[in-house]
Amino acid sequence: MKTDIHDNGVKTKKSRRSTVPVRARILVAAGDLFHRQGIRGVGVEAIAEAAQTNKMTLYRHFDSKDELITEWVKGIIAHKEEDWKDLAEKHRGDPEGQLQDWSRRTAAKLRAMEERGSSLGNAFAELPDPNHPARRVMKEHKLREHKRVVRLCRAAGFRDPAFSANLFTMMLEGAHSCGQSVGMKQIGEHLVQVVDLMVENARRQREEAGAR
Amino acid sequence: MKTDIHDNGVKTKKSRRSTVPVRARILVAAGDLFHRQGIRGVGVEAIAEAAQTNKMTLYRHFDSKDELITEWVKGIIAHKEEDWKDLAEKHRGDPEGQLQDWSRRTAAKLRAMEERGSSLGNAFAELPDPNHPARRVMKEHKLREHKRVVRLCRAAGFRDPAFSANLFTMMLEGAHSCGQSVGMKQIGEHLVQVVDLMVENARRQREEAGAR
DNA sequence: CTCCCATGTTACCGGTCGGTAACATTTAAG
DNA sequence: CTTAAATGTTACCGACCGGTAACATGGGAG
Repeated sequence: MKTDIHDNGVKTKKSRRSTVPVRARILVAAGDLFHRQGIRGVGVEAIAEAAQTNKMTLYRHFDSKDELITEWVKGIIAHKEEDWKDLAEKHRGDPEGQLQDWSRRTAAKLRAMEERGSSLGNAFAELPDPNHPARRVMKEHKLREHKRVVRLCRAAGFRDPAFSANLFTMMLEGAHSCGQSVGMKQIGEHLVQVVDLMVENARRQREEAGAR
Repeated sequence: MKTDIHDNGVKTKKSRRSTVPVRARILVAAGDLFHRQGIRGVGVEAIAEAAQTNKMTLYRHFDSKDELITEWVKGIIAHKEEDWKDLAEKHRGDPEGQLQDWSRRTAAKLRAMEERGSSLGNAFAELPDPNHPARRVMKEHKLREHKRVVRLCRAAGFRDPAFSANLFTMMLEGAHSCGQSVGMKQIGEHLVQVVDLMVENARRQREEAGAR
């Protein structure tokens, strides 16, 4: 249960019109619109309105639209990395379980997500400039995440951790992409199946090697 | 050898400034800019300049920017589906070979593509409107392509064609996505490895079933 | 109550974008 | 050469966008 939004400023901060502070409202409104209409497809005014405020207030909290984008991206990333930590605590010392559970959580999200793919994936497409701060942050996160997966695959005793990790990451990324383009149901289920297969395979190989 | 561009109008058509007709020049210029800077990130004027012409001429060949986008997308799709046909002819009656060769061709393209993912994938992210003609065309194509893969998997005698096809498509899609986000080398190679593994696995199962 | 500070309001700016009108220029065909 | 069609040139339009200035409002803390 993560309630990092409300009561962040203990009680000295803003709480005028809504119970949730402006900055947070702007971020969720922006996120919603960015995700549904695309980053470049939504203007700051529309974001302010959706957040039940106005452009001026928005610009008092964010220097520019680019910074707003970046902060939004950072929020998503922070949330995801927190999920990874929760996962690590829940399945402490069980890398296979972590990989499997992550695939299941992803499948659950996929089921809820219609037509539009991953926010980060779309953001990559919409921010081609390699120097855009949001893109840098996203790239760093993707690298960290992939390293984490490699580590998990190694800890799980996979024969070729780099290969398995690439497969894992490729499938996760591909599942989101397919959700938007091909629009397949069952993706989530099949994703889970594959990861389970990978784990079973590794386990069987380990047992055979142990029995030999 | 596909030379559907030059000499299209036999000789009655345009060949004023360049040997390649204007419309085609506009399409390749647009494609290049769309791919590198994003569809929404490039204006029609820039496209016209890159095509060594001007905005007016562009609008004499395309009713709107949206139509230009759609025609560009159609071109990519036509090219891809032609590739599939070539593949089918080259490996007639050999569905496994088709799947494997396609993964190898994809790997080759991935090696050349840096930072920026698949044009169609990015277009999906940049055109969220489900009624946009380009998006409709893309979606139809993706569905056709996936059906084709299902057919190939069935013909290859895979135990669960729907599952294998989803896996195949997911990996292809994911490979492009990863190329942009994680930026992994080896993706192509690992993609090829997985597909080869799938084929080998199916073959072994078939032999075991035959020997039983 | 009073003062302060975050927010709301309005109007505005420069720039860019998609798209068009009107006219000049080139080019190939007859 | 004449002519007609395709292309080039310039200027322009309205709409929107990101961003800012100036001022009004309102509520909470002392």
